[in-house]
Amino acid sequence: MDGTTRWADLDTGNCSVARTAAIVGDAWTLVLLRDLFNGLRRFDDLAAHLGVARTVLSRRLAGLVDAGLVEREPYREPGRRVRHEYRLSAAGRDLLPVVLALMAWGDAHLADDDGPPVVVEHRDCGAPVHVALRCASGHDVDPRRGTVARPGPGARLRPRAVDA
Amino acid sequence: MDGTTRWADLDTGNCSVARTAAIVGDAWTLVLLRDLFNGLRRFDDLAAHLGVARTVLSRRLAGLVDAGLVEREPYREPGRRVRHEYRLSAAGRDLLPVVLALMAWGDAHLADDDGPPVVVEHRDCGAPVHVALRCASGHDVDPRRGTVARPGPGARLRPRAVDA
DNA sequence: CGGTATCCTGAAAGATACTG
DNA sequence: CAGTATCTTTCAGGATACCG
Repeated sequence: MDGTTRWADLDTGNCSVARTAAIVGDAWTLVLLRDLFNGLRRFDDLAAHLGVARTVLSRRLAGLVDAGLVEREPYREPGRRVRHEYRLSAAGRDLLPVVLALMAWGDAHLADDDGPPVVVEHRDCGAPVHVALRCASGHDVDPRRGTVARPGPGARLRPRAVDA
Repeated sequence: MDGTTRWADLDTGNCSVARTAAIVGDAWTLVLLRDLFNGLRRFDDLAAHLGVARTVLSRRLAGLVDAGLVEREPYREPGRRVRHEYRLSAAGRDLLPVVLALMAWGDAHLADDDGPPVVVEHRDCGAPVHVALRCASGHDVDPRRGTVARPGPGARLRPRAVDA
């Protein structure tokens, strides 16, 4: 903020956080994404592992397919009829930082004494992976106080604020 | 995964994603966090900016206070009576990567033609900040395919799976 | 087995009205 | 102004039943 514009006057209609939250901002959806990242693909596996009602899972998956995050693909095991599996699309895989950031926060603030139930490792070297903030100049950014938010090129004033 | 344990057999009861999602996995809560990160602190400012019913805002704030993410602090403007403002606790501020990851995904996949409404900059150098994955050995990790998830020290088998 | 349509119920969103 | 109690209504979760 530069002092001439207040956040309170900015429109929320095109906020990327709000738009993304409208799609994945739901507890069931987030754990569903977690399971899809972990390689679960079959409807019944997902339903059993999540402990969610199948109707709910059906709706969530349909929503994610509609949003382009999940692809429903037919497959056929030898001698069996066609089934479908659900796998993340490229756009869906791009949500990995969201899921890892949630996991990291839970590990840091809510974990049991015996440690985190899941660790994510670098495929190449096996070291644990964490979420970091980086700037375009290559600096590491302190998440606690290294960031400043500013209105971007798509910023709009709130309708009410225009004639305020 | 090492082939001997399947994700489907792991318990979800202590999953950090699920625990975190249970607190913040809600569209209103996520945009509320966004506004708190952007420095909004007063109840009415938040209510007006979010466009949410005040009863709902009241409940969300109370929940976040209960969860330790938000602190409700009294303050007094000169000549006025005591009011309260709501600001993120240290734990709440630790959620910045979650919000930035959501924002980044929305910017990449849902933005309007005129660009993102908000940009986040490095306080020290002004360059735009992005969310990155890094491993403990210092490597950059490709979010698309550089990660492998494994059961961690706190992993538990699902009760049903034990005698399966 | 792999889902979806339907229904029921509880919870949560929001409007209204009230209090310090 | 800064909230909260209360009420109504909508909506999401889940059980059941049903189809491919």
